[in-house]
Amino acid sequence: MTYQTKQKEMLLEYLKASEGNHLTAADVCEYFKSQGLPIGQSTVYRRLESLVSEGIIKKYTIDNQASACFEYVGEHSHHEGCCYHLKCEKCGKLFHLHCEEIEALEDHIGKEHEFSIDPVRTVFYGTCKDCNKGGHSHD
Amino acid sequence: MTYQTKQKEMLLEYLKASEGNHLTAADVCEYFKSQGLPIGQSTVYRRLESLVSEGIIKKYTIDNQASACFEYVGEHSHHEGCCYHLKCEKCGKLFHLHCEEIEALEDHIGKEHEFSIDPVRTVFYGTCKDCNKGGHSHD
DNA sequence: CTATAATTGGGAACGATTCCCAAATTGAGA
DNA sequence: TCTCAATTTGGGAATCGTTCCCAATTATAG
Repeated sequence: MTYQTKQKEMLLEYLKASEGNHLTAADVCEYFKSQGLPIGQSTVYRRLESLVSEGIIKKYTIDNQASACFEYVGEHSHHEGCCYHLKCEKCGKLFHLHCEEIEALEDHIGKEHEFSIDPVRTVFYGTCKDCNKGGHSHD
Repeated sequence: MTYQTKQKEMLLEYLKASEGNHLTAADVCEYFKSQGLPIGQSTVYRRLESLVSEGIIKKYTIDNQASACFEYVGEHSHHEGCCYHLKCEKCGKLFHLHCEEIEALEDHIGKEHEFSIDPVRTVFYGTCKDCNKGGHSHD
């Protein structure tokens, strides 16, 4: 049996409100602490992990980043090609990309090369618009 | 100025000989220790990291595995329609993919989404042919 | 309200990686 | 060849993210 607690509730609410962002466990802890409503880190990790296995949030690890990121996907995650990630190697920013052409490619690779791509895990590395302009870089 | 040392030499030689495998820093340390030619772990991490930035090896983080994997790719990367990499999350194998459609996508993302992809760094994660067959569920 | 099963949270434990710095090694020049 | 400064090494401590342990707390049923 599962009990409903305010920690569970607050956490889910926060994640839902942060839809579109990628948060680390530390971000989550920090947020609640800053609100004066700290949630123990054990609890944060535990809840995050179970939400992942319930399919409510996604967990992914971006290369050369130490900690895992979590992202709310909710219950509407049934239509494929959720979204890909673009990571700028210069400024370090992470972008979300919804693009039919990638989905077509995913299909092509699945059929012609017999490899099923995992969109959540795959990250395209490169250089973003701003950094391409010969702009400055920051981390 | 850089000095040539036998640690650098042995390490590169070993990595080159292991082309196609994915090795963790611990694997590398263990290998040299087992050969009676131990290399300090600080050195292993340091060398590995610089070889990555020279583009001679690649660094990956597989699935929910704690430690990073390294793999020799050599010096052939920077020119011509170089190949992309597909990494199977189940068996860990790395596949090379020569595919015009990806190049077209690269072009599309460059033009339409204003992001220039770096083919050398980008890795598609997913499930390979073999693991798909023998494997289990699927959504 | 009570009993008890689930949940929480602090801190210790852990594994991977980075940092620090003294000792060893390299390579250039005398 | 020998000397010396700059570079590299390696052992161990420190750090970081995450998991584990377990006593205290909380949620729900009766």
